[in-house]
Order: sequence, then C-alpha cells, then structure tokens
Amino acid sequence: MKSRPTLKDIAAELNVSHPTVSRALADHDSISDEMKAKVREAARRLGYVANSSARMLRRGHTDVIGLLLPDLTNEFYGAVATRVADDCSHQGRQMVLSISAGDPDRELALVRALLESRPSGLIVALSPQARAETIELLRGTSCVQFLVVHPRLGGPSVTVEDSGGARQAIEHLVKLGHRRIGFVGPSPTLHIGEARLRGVQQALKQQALKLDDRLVQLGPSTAEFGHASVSALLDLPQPPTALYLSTAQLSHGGLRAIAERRLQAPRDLSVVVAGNAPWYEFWPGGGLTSITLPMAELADAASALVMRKSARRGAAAGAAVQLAFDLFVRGSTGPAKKSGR
Amino acid sequence: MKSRPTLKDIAAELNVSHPTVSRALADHDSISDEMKAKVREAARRLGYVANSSARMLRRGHTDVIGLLLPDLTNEFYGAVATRVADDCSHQGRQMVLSISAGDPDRELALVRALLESRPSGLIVALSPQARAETIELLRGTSCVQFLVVHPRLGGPSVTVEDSGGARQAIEHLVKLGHRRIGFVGPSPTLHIGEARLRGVQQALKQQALKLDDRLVQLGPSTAEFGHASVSALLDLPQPPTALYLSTAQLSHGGLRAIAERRLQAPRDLSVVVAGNAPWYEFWPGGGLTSITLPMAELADAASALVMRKSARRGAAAGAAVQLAFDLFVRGSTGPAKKSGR
DNA sequence: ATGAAAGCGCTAACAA
DNA sequence: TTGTTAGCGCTTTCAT
Repeated sequence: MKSRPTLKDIAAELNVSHPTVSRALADHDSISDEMKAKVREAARRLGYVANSSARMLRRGHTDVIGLLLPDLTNEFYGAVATRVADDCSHQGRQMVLSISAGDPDRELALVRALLESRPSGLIVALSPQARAETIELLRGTSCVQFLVVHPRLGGPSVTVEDSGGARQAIEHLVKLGHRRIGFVGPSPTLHIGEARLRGVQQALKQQALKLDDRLVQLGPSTAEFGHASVSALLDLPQPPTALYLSTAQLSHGGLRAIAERRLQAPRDLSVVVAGNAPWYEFWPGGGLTSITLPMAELADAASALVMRKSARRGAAAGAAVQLAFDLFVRGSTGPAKKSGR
Repeated sequence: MKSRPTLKDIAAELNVSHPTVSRALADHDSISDEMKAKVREAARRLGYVANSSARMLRRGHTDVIGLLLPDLTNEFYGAVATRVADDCSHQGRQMVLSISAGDPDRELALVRALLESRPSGLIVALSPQARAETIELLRGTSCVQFLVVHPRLGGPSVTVEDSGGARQAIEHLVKLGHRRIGFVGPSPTLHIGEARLRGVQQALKQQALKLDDRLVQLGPSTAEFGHASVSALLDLPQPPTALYLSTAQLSHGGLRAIAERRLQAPRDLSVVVAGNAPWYEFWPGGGLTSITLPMAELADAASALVMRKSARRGAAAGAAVQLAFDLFVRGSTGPAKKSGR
C-alpha cells in the first residue's frame, strides 16, 4: 500500500515544477487557466490530498481549533461541541477535541498534546483544580476560557452569571406562593456552588424570607448525591413544597428519588431542574421547569472570540463575555397548596 | 508575542547540537543522564512544546485518530465520542472530530480535511447517501466503518444486527399478551428502515400474527414524524395497545404525543422506545422499556480495530464485528388488558 | 556520547 | 507565466 502522492508526483506527471502545481491548486493569479485545469485533473486522478503538516511547517500556523471539555455525554457539552464543530466547518477549520473527564492530570497531558498541534486557537473549559503547569502552558496562547475562569490566566472568556440562575428559580417559586423551598446544590467550596447558594440567599432575602438550613443539601454534583439529598428532603417531617435542583446531574438523581416515591410534579411538589434536554419538554405533566445555560449563545460567543482572536492577534484580548441563565417555565411548577402537602 | 521555542533554542541555550536535545527528550540510551537532566530542565524552563507537524513530516505518520459522526447531541454518539476520546487518551493519541450533520457534501469536505492531517486511523459513520468521491478518498486508508457499511468500500467495520432489535421488541410485547402493536420506523428505503420492518414482520410471523398495515407508520427519523405518527395511531378507532418506536428521535416525538393526551404507560398502553439515555431509567412509572445499541462495546470495538489496524498494517483488514441490540425491560411495558383500552 | 548533514512536503521570495 | 532555491522543525543516518 503506497502512500498518498505529493505535489512532486503531480509535477512529474505533467512535466512542470512542483511550485507551479502548488500555485495552480491555490488558484494563484499568475497561473494560466489551462495549466490550472490540467493540474486539477491530474490531482483528482492521482487522488492527491494536501499534507497539512507540511503546509503548517512552512506557513508557521494552522487552521486547527482545539476544544477541551470535561465531558460529552452531558447534553450541554454535546451541544457546545456540535456548535463549535459547525463553526469550524463553515470557516474551513479543523476541530481537535479532547475530553478531560475532570481529571487535572489528564487535563495537563491533553493541553500539552493540543499545543503540539500548534492550534490557531483554543477553547478550554478547565477543571477548577487545574494544575499550575497547565496554566503556564496556556499562557501566551490564543485561548478562550469557557465557563470557568482561572484567576492566574488572563485573556478572553465566556462565562455565565452564576448566581443569576438560582435567583430566577427562587423568585419563580416564591411568586407561586412557595415558602418551604428545598435547595440541592454543588459544594460551596467550588466557585459554582458558592455562587448558586449566594443566589438563593439573595433571592430569599429580597422576598423577606430566610434560608432554612434543613432544606439545603450541598455536596458533589452527581446523580447519586442528588438522589440521596432529595430522598432526605422528602422524608422530612415537614417536607418542602418546592425543590430547586441546581445542576443537571443533581436533577437526574432528584427526579429518580421523586419517581421512586410515586410523587408527581406539580401535584405533590413543584420542581425546578437544571439543564435543558429535549425530554424536559415532554416530561409527563407538562414538562420540567428548568434553569438552563444558553448553550448555543455560549458556544457561538466562544467560537467568535477564538476565531477573531486567532485572526487578529491581540485584538479583544481581554474580552469577557458574560451571559445570563434562561428560565423555562413548564408544567413541573405550580401554585403552592395552602396546607403544604 | 514570540512563538514557542524550538529544539535549536534549547540547544543554543546549552551549547549543544539540536539532535542531542532531540535524543535527550526522546530518552535515547546514547545520551548521558546528566545531559538528559540538563535538557529537560531547560525545556521546562523555556516552555518547550514539541511541534507535531515537524515530527509528522519527518516520521511520515501521525498519532491522530479521525472520527466522523453525524451528530453529537444524540446521547448515543456522545457516548461513542467520549469512549473513543478515552481510548485515544490512554494510547497517547490525538482525536480529531468532525460532525457531518448527515450532509453528504459537508461529509466529503470533512473527510478531505481529515485526510489532510494524515491520520493513522479513521472511524467513520458515513451517511447512507455518501458521495462516490468520499468513498474514493477513503479507499486505501486505515478506515473502520461504523454502523453503516458502504458496499463499495471494503475494510473492517463495526455494525449491529439491525433486524434483531425490532424482533426483540415485538417478542417482548407479544409475550405480554399484546396483539395490536403499533410500529413507527424510519423509511424502508433506508437500509436501517428496511431491516427493522423486516425484524417486526419476522417476529410477528413467528408468533403466528400478521402485520396490520394501519398500525405501521414509516417516515423520516425525526421527532416531528414520531409525534405525528403516534398521534395518528392513538386517534385510530381501534388504537394499538402497545407501541414500538424504533429510533431515538421517533421515540422522543412519540413520548410527547403520549404526554399530550395525558396517557400513561403502561396503564393506558405499553411503549418500547429506542436508545438508552439516563432519564429512561427514572421516567415516571418505573422507567422506559428500551431497545438500545451497546454503545460502549461498539465504541471499544471500533477503537480496538482502528488502533490495531493502524499499528500493524493489513492485519485484520477484513474484520467485521457485528453486535446485537440490548433489550432493557422497565416499567413502560405491561400485560395487555383484556378489552384493549 | 555527541555533532554534521540530509530530507520529509510544502510555500514564498526571487529569477528568468 | 513558470522555474529555482531555500527553509519551516524535527528525526535519523552516518561520522567522530
């Protein structure tokens, strides 16, 4: 099995020099139409495909966009990757995707590997515990930080206003008359957890309510913890009349706990979940009310920044795009019953 | 902003030749430990990152695995991409991911772009209407066909036994006593549609039942068509007592139609859906019974083939792995009521 | 144990 | 309009 033909092979075939072939394929003005036609025909006939490594080496830069995400099974990151892939495709660029699985060491290895391909731009959703060396490597590259911003790494970023989602959820529930509202969120040692807890507190304070510690469950953002904490809340002597589950994983676990008890929203309790999968819309009972990241907008913002950044160096170097959460009111939230449940 | 240092920069720093630096970093036997230590220190200090293009050009091959999928928002492909990314990560390889969105022209452009990076292996889920030129380009590469096999392209493949899933679904429902079973599937002009319809027919024949044309809806595999066709089936004078929705998209649309009518499975009708998202497990009523692709196994099989193939050329060139669908029995299917519904 | 030199495939500057 | 030459950064002989 012989490897792909090179420019020289085409050149030999046509008895011309290889730079002529290169220019013909690049559609240079200085090449006659007749020659261009001959070259293109020969290229197709021989199955010529350019070698991007050689091109990169000569040009000094690539058309590669690197994307580093913690996960892909999650509908949010899937949508982001799809969107970035679309944008790359339209711009004729390549997307190199790496999945860190939230492991800082793997993340470091992947960043290193990504940089070996000398990408023209990078979109990275770093883990909160990113290694110092990772940050060091990223410094001086065209890198857009996505969702989480590392304090020691500058440059453009695309984030969400973290406390805003929680505020919207609580305000929605209070407006429906709920007073005993359960909150399940990620550990407040994480930035995201701290912000969401703060959002809940702010919203309650504004409504002249105070946070009941017994209705708050904080822990790892896993389906298991969501299941355990919602179970605990529902088994209280005075269970909450409404729940806000503040991450997608926690929401999934929580929904399972609710289903196990054969409870139905909003008949038995109101539920606000996080995320926005297609099935949220047709969950029995009129869909799930949800607080969600504006996925498409976030992905487009990151794409736009990385492509602009990689085009004109230094332009908009400090751009920090911050978007707000969306609240989709659906069937799983309803007016509070007078007597609790 | 200056670009990354090269081997020569490190060499100059240490007053040695650049091949010495190259060998030191590659941990060659012929380099003294003392020199290796000095080189590694300087490399870290200067922030050296190898240039994979230059390496590729010299070596003649890369460690890139190309992956071409139609979609990522779908939980199935998300899981596949995650799995392949894991495998690449473990083998120290790079994954280049392209999303064709089912568009044959975009697919052709993406395959060409992928080949420009001279991947050591390719995993491609081609669209059924793949362009002849796409196939031509792929010929002679280390390419594993995934899920759909193009007749004019040889080489290894990983597929599922398409009619088997339908057969399992129908057998399960018949065993529960159902006789009027609705079937919603992709158009039989597609291979996948033809196979599933055939699976349904075989299973019914085996049970000495025959297919009632009025209970069959065939069309595009979209949520919209799923919604429309399940609506039509439920509005029949004699609606089916059970449904088999044979793709994930059709399932989602169908579930919406069921929810709109405030029907509940399995009380009002039994439902077998396709796919296997996490939420299938805690869908109210005990989860959704589903027919699903063995995602992890499929992805691992493809990874294994592509890595083996790209390691030893020609080995297992014709390997054709075929796996079976899984049936997960959950709460959405139950015994048929005597009088229909 | 290290250095010198060549060359992978391509493009851009300069010649003709 | 086309050909000649050089060099991107790296690895791999071959020489020392």
